[in-house]
Amino acid sequence: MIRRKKPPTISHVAQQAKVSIATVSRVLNGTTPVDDKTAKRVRAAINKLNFVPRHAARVLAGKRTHTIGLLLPEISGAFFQPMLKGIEAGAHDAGYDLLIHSTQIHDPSHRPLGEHNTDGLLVFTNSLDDQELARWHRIKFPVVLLHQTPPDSLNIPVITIENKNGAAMLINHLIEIHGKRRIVFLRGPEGHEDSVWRARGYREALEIHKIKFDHSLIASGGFDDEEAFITIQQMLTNGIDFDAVFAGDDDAAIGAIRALRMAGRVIPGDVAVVGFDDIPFARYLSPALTTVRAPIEEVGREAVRQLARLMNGEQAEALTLMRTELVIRESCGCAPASTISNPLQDELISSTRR
Amino acid sequence: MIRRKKPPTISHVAQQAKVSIATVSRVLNGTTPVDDKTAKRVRAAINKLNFVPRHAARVLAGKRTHTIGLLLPEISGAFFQPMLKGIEAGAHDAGYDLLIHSTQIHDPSHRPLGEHNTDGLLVFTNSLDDQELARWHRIKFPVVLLHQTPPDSLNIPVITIENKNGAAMLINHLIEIHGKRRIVFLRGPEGHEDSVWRARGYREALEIHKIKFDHSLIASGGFDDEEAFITIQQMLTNGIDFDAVFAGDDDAAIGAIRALRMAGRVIPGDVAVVGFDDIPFARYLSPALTTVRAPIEEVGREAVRQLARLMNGEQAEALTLMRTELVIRESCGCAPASTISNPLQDELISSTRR
DNA sequence: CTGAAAGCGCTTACAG
DNA sequence: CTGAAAGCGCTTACAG
Repeated sequence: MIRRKKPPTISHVAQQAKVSIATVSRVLNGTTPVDDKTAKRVRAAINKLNFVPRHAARVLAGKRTHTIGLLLPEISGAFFQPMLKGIEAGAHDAGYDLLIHSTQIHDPSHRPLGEHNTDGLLVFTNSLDDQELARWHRIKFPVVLLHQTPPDSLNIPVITIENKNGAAMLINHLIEIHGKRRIVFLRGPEGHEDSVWRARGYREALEIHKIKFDHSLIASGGFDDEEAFITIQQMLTNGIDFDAVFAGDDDAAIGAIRALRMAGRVIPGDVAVVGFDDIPFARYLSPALTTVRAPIEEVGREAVRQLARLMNGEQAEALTLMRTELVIRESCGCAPASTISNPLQDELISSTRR
Repeated sequence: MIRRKKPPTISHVAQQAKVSIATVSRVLNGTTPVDDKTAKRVRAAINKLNFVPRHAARVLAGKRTHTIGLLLPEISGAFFQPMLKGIEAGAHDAGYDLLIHSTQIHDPSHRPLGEHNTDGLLVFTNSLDDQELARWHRIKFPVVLLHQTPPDSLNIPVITIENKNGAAMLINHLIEIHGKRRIVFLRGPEGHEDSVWRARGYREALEIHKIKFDHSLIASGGFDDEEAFITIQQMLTNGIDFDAVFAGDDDAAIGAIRALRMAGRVIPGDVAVVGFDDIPFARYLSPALTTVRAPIEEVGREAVRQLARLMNGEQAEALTLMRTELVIRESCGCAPASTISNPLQDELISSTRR
C-alpha cells in the first residue's frame, strides 16, 4: 500500500495564517475582496506549506473544472497528430485545459473522463457507446462529436469533413485521367463513419462512369499501414485483378504501396495508389502520394469552438461539414511537378461543387 | 451559464431501492457481501435512474483513482506516436486508465493532472518545472520521468535511451565509411536532454577522429521539420560549407532534406543526411533515412511498469537506460539493400559496447 | 472585509 | 447483511 505523507489542506493554511478557511478560499479564488495584509499572510502560508487545493474537493463543492476532455479510440496513425494540434490550440484559445483519454469502450461506471472532471467533452468516432451519449444528452452535459453522427436523433453537434465528395473526386480522377477501371477500395475500421462516406463516394463515381461495382475489389484496410499491407498481399495472392488502389486513408496507402512493391509491381506504372487525409508525410513518399486533403487541424479547432458555445449555454451548430481538396501528386500516375517538390505547386481541387 | 439537469446521486438510488446509501455503495464497490435480493433491487434502481457515481466524490472520500497521468510538452512530431502506444499498452496491462495532458508550464495552483485525480504520473522532458516535481517528491506521490534527469538530487526514477552512443555511432559511420568531415548538428528544443546527450556523442566522435569541432556547424533544428527546414536554408544562404547533416531527430531530417533539395543539392551525393529515432516513416523516405533506432514504444511500456511499482509501494529502478541501434539505409550514402525494401534487411548495429 | 456552518456525493469504520 | 454517522477538502450563501 502507498504511504504518502498527507498534503496540506486549506485548514492547515487557515491555521498558519490565523484566518478562517473561508478567507483562504477567497484569496485562492479572488471571489471577494480580502484585506491586503490578510491576503499577504494567507499567500505566505500557502507558499510555506506548499499548498495546492485539491481539485476533487473543488469540483465536488460545485466549481467548474475549466477543462475539456477528448475521447479517442486510440492515438495511432499519423491522422491524430494534426487533430490534436487543432484541439490543443482551440482549447488554449478558449482558456480551457485539455485532458485526453484513448479508450476501448469500457465499464461505464468507471469513466476516466466525464461530467465529474470536465466541463465538456469532445468525442471522436468509435470511442463510445450510444448509451453514454444519451445519458450526457439527458443531463445536458456539453458534448461535441467528431467525424460521427449522433445516435437516434439526439441533437448533439457534429464536426466532420466532406468525405463523399473527396472520395468521388479521387475516383473520378483515376477513371477520367488515368483510365482506371478496376479500382480497389480499402475500408476503414468497423463502424467508422469516414469510411462509410468514402465508400459512397467511391460507388457514386463508379456509377457515373457506368463501371460495374465489383465486390471482390472491396476489402478491409483498417486505415492502417499494417492491415492494408496484409490485405493487398492477400488480394495479390488470390489473383485479384486491379489497376488502382484507393486505400481509404494515407496510412493504409503506405501499407498498400509496400505490399505492391514487394510483389514487384511498379507504382504508378502498374498500379496507381491514392490515399485520403494528406498527412504531413504524404508528400515525401516516393512516388509522392496523390490524396485528398482533409482540414484535420481545423476540424479540431472548430470542434472546440462549438463546445465552448455549448459550455457557455449558447446554441451550437448542429452540423459543421468541412471542405476537402484533391491533391494531385505522383502516385496516381500524374507527372511530378518538378524535381523540387514544392507544396505550393500541388494542384488543389476543392470539394465544394460549383 | 450552464443549466444542466442534476444527475442522480447515490441518495436517489438508495431511496428508490429502499436501502441506505451505504448499501448502495457496497454493491457499487463489491467491498462487503450484500444480500442477493437487496443487491438486485439496488442494481435495478441504478439502471432505472441511470446512475453513475461521481468520480470527484469518490476520490475525495479516499478511493484510489485507478488512473495514471501523462504530462507532455506537446503532442507533435512523429515521435510521440510510438511512445503513446507503449504507454497506453502498459497502462492497460497494469489495469490503469490513462489521462494525457500536453502542457506549456502553467499556473501551479491549477494543474489538470496531479495527485487529486491520478494515482501516479509519467512526466516527459520539458513539461514541468522542478518545484512541482519537488513537491510531489515531498508528499511521496509516485512519479516517473521520461527522457529527463531529476532536478537536484531527488531520487525520482528515470527511463531514457542511449542517446550519446547512438549519436556517436552515427557520426562514426559518416566519418569512417563515407569520409565526411564537416558534419552539421541540429540541436533539439531548449532544455531537451536527448539533445544534450546527442551533442555529446557528436563531439566525442569528432574528437576520436581528430576532427576539430566547428561552432558554425551547430544550429537549432528543434526536433522539428519546419524549424530544421528554415535553419538549413539559412546555413545555405550564409554559405556555410558542410558535407553531412545530423539533424538531431528524424522529423528534423525531413526538413533538412527538403531544404537541401530545394537548393538543388543531391542526397546523399552532395550531402548525407541522418536522423535519430527511426520513426515509422523513416524507411519510406527517399532516399530511405539512415538513423538510430530508439525503442520508443518500449520506453513507454517500461515507464508504466516502474510507475506501477511505485504505486504499489515497491522500489523502482533509479535509472533505466535503453539501448539504441544504428539503422543504416540510404541517406548516408550507403547503397540500397535491394529494390524491395525489407525492414529485416536493414543493417542493425547495437549501441551497447562490447 | 471576515467567520461559522451547511453542503457537494461518496466511503468506511463502528454498531447492531 | 445493513444502517447511522463521521469525514474527505473545498465553496458559498448568510450574518455580522
